[in-house]
Amino acid sequence: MDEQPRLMHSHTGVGMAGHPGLPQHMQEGTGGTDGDGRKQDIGDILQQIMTITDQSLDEAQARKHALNCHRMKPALFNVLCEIKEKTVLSIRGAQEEEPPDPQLMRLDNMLLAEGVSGPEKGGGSAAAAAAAAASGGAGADNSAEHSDYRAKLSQIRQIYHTELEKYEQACNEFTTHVMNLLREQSRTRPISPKEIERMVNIIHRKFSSIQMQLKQSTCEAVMILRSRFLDARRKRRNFNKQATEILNEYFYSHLSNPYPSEEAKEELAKKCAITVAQVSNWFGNKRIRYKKNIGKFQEEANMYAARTAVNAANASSHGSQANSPSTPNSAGETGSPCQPEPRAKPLYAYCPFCLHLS
DNA sequence: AAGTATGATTTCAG
DNA sequence: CTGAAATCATACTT
Repeated sequence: MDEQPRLMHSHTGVGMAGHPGLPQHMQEGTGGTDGDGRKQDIGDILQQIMTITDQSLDEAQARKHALNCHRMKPALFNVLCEIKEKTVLSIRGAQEEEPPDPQLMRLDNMLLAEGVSGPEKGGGSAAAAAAAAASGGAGADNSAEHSDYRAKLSQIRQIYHTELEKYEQACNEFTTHVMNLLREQSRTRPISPKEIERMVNIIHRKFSSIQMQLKQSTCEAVMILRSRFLDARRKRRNFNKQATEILNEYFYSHLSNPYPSEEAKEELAKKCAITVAQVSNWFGNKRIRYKKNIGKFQEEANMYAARTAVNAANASSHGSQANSPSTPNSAGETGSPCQPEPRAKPLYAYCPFCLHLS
């Protein structure tokens, strides 16, 4: 590694000394040794190589041709090969073996999971289904939004793919260009296939870092889209009046133990056309909010109590037993609150009706 | 527009 | 895992 500068320096040094005028070995062939003349020659060629980029294209082309035909060219080429051999050997130690970038893998996985980078359609079905399940099973009304979501997603996918293709094409073009350039140059200076390969690798890495940015921003876009369309909170709909009434009826008729069993939840869910999870949410919210401000709910409580009382009366007079879903250990506390009924999990230490009604 | 209601999510404890 | 409590984000009301 530290050899190269020295070599270059000495060459340029010789070149500088020998540059002015035409090949001097022609003129002073008798004076100096033959080695001197050869040095002159090599220096001359090197100098020409060094300055070739400063010249106009035509001039450079002509000069290049002249160089290639120069009688000393093979010798120079050999020398360069030797130097190369040394330096390449020293470089070889620092070869890359490219561990797969975890960040890139993460992005790839996500794009695949979201159906952006995977196979055409249906790729996102898993994610879509999960989202549908998460946002509540009553899917009749969100199908429109879903198609909207899918349209936007496929738009993103299309942009992603065209961009990706563009990058790929640019990368290939650039790679072949560089390879041609190197092959062309390999006539003048020694370039091993391995070096070309390495150069190609470098180019690919550069381009893949650009691709990574593309993937990153695509991921961001998908996330935004997701949160905009699929986040249930963003498209919250109140349950319909009937569902709320059913839930409230159950809640207030089981006020001392408003914890519907799994079966009761399922039944309620079916009746209200919502998911069991939504029933659980509703009861969770209801319990905490009721407890927080019982006074505020008093009117509602009275109303439902009266209603269920009427219902019960009707039911008994008709001899029918079709009632609201039952809970194992808390049935029939509707009419008379304050019954000291043993409860599995007493939430309220007192009966709200007794404390707040009168 | 501001305030309230409400369904969903998050965090935490048992 | 379930439920309490806090919080978020939207829907609805005034």
